[in-house]
Amino acid sequence: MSARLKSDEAQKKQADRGCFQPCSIETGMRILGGKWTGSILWHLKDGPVRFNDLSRMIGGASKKMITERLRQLEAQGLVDRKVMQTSPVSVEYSLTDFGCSALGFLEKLRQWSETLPDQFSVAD
Amino acid sequence: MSARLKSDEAQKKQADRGCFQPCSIETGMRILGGKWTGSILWHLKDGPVRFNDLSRMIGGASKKMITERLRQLEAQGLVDRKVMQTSPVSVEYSLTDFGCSALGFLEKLRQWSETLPDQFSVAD
DNA sequence: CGGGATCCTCAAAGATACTG
DNA sequence: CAGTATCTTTGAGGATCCCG
Repeated sequence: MSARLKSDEAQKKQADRGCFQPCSIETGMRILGGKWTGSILWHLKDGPVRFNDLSRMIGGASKKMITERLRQLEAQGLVDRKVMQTSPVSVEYSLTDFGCSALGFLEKLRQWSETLPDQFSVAD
Repeated sequence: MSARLKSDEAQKKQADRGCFQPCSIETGMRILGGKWTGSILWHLKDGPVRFNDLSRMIGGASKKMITERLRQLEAQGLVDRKVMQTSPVSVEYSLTDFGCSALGFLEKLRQWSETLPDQFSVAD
């Protein structure tokens, strides 16, 4: 993977768009900012996980949400989906290299969250 | 306010799911996961910024959203608000120590976002 | 300048039921 | 087991006007 510098054209486009480059933070949050997105990726960090296991790990999310986020992450290349032709079928989800590249960020988030006073985990 | 009441059944189910401790990722995202939250904090990292300057830095966000997030972050102790009695008044926002503690996470997010192919910054 | 007050929209999320 | 298919809700976010 080559280091990618922003082309002059890209910079110009951004400037044209209004000088406000949507900062990297915004871009990143658009991808990882879903309510369950981070949790899903995080629970895949130790290797492939099957759908229902994942669903159980993330207690608050409906299967529908798990599926939707998973599909999006797959389309974006962060997650790999592997169908095992057992009976009944089992499906394993795992992180791609790209997906793994987001783990550093998630680890930082986890660390930060651990320092939070209890009030935050309850309500705010 | 018509069918506002959740059925007992539904509440029970929710409670049941609540037994799964929401992982740290979820907690963190609830606080920092707003569409503009990260951007706001990030733009405060180099020192106090006045409201309208902040508003200008974050091109896509309405003043209402800036205000709302700022108020929330203030209530949560991440941001400090200082009113200068000039005329007309000017208001400076800055990060508290607690707010600064989130910068590591934001920096990781920024780094990760920089590695993204262009398609992500345009649309996805 | 730094907001507040209103009204509105729409995508994300949730509930529920069903299926190959 | 691993999802679909619908329907409903909600609330974050946006648009607009106003104010001291």
